[in-house]
Amino acid sequence: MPHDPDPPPAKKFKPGSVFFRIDKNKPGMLLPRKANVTTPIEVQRKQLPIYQAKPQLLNQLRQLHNAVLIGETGSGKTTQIPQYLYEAGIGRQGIIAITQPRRVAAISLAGRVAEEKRTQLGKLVGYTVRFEDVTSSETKLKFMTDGMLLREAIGDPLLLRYTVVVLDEAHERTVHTDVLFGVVKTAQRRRKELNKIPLKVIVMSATMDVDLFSEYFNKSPVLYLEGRQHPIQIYYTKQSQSDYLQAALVSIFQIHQEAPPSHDILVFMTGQEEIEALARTCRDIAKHLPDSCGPMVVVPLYAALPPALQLRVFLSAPKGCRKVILSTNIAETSVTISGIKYVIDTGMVKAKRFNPDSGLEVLAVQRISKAQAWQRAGRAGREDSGFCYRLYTEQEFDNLIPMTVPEIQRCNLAGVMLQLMALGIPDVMNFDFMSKPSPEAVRSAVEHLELLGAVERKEGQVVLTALGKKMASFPLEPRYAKTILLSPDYSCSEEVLSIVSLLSVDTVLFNPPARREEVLAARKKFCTSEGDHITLLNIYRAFKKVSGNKEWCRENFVNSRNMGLVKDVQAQLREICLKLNLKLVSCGAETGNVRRCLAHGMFVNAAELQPDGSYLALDTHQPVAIHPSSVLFHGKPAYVVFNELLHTSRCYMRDLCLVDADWLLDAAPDYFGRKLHLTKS
DNA sequence: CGGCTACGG
Repeated sequence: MPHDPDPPPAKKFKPGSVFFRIDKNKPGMLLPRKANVTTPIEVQRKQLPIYQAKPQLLNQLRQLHNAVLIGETGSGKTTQIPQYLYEAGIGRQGIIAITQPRRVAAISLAGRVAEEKRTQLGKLVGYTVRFEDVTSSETKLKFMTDGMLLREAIGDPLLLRYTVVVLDEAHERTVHTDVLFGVVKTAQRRRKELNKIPLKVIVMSATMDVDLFSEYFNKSPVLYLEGRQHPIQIYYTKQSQSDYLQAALVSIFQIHQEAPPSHDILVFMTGQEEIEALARTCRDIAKHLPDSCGPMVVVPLYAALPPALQLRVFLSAPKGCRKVILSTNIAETSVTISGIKYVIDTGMVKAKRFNPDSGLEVLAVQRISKAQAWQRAGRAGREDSGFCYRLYTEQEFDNLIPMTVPEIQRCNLAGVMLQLMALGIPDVMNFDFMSKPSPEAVRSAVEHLELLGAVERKEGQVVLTALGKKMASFPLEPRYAKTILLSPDYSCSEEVLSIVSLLSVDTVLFNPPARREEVLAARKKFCTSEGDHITLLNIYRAFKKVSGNKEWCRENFVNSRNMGLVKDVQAQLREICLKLNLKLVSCGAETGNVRRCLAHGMFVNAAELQPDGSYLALDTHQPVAIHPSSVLFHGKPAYVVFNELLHTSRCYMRDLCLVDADWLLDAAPDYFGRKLHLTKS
């Protein structure tokens, strides 16, 4: 049994400030009032904090073309503002769009507002997300993912169907929201120039740091709404912790011993493995505690967890039993759990970084930002006052960066640049981003697109090629789109469509660690030395052969739900292929064609075996290794292309495909000839 | 030789 030699852990903490989410000193704040869920909808609507501000809000929003709205979740801004606008006749000539970063949010908000308007979903109020369009010609209030509005913009850059665009959760700064900022700003300006119906843009944020938003949208006024956040007592460690996992463990049991059992604990950690390991340790220790302590249920939470297990975080623990949730940052925004009294914040997160020199994204454990720390703390105060234990010192907190670096500055921009060009933006290199990505990142993305043949340079300008235009019509990363467009040349478009679809969803494979041997045995019959892509293809073919039989899926550790999504994606991609008059053919057993095609589409992600048995990425010459999840993990292929690099303990290549050196040279003779010392095998 | 933040089209 693991055991803790340290002194009582609470002694290691010192109290920090009491944290209120919203600054009470700001002028124009509204006072919160308790909601009552048993009251009728009309009354509930009037009890929302925002209701008191309705006349002033409407007065302002009627006149303004741009506004920034700050309001805590619970202020009612997302459900009420669109209704207020509609009821007041603002933007009646068109549709009011409300964008969300996540599908579930778009869907559930639309449901809620339809209920409040007492109408059937899809009539006056509707939603649009990928694979689901619940709108009609009557729809005036349209909830949608920001990615969906972006795709619509490709066909209609001026967004002429819309009179108002509400960009919600803007503080999250997803890539899609950030691109949309520029798209709506451009549309707004162009519509004015062309004397079209004006476009009103409302930016909504849950955090106070909105100067950037306001500045970017023509110094638009900022309106504040009070939410229903309760005070949270913050604690910091007295000393810096070298081992945050140990510190988390100690803190969990400290709280467990002292707090009433009905008080649930939410611990923020970085990843699946770490979470599962700590869960085991906690369960072990809990078993051996004195009876005075009471039992504990430990619930892991991360995106890769099967949905049925994810739901366990919402079940309340049996009476007298404490619930401890060990979660990734999924619980920061995507999953909201009630009853959390204590948050333990390790201060760490696994997140993407981008190296513009190599054009490669890297996933690494790193410190969170202050904004993230507040977001995490806030999860303890949703129904009542709470506590947040930060496993770092106050000084360490002070040294955190204030804001999370927007995703647009942390990712490969190839897809974004392609999309902007498809939107007809004239000078993408100097696009008006709210937070500009580095010039290197932009240049790297454009070079990437040039290599793929999606863009070319004409008179100093970067322009879209015919191929690039086709590529942009796929909801895919450019290299996947390119691979699909190449596939008829290798008579394997059916196979490539399947593979790209398989790679577009979260993994279709279950890997329960406890049943490792069984998993390996079941999977063996699909594995091939050709690599992970063909292995996935084999699994998909087998899946189709049994018509998606559930029992077969269970026996083979295949996630039937995600397989269903694969079929949806494939259907969507096939539709686009048909529109582009692409020949859909199968190569049958000739899977070498598929690998050839992948080599041509993915040559930028190639690696070469070195004499010492290690691998070097061909474009950057950085050392890389085969990820243990790959079917090629125990092999030593001379050349591979891979889907992505994952920098954890080492720089791992994930999803590998065996290729010939000749194919790579064929795909990009100049590129490899100029930059690399590819030795023919 | 050994392991997979979170979203989205």
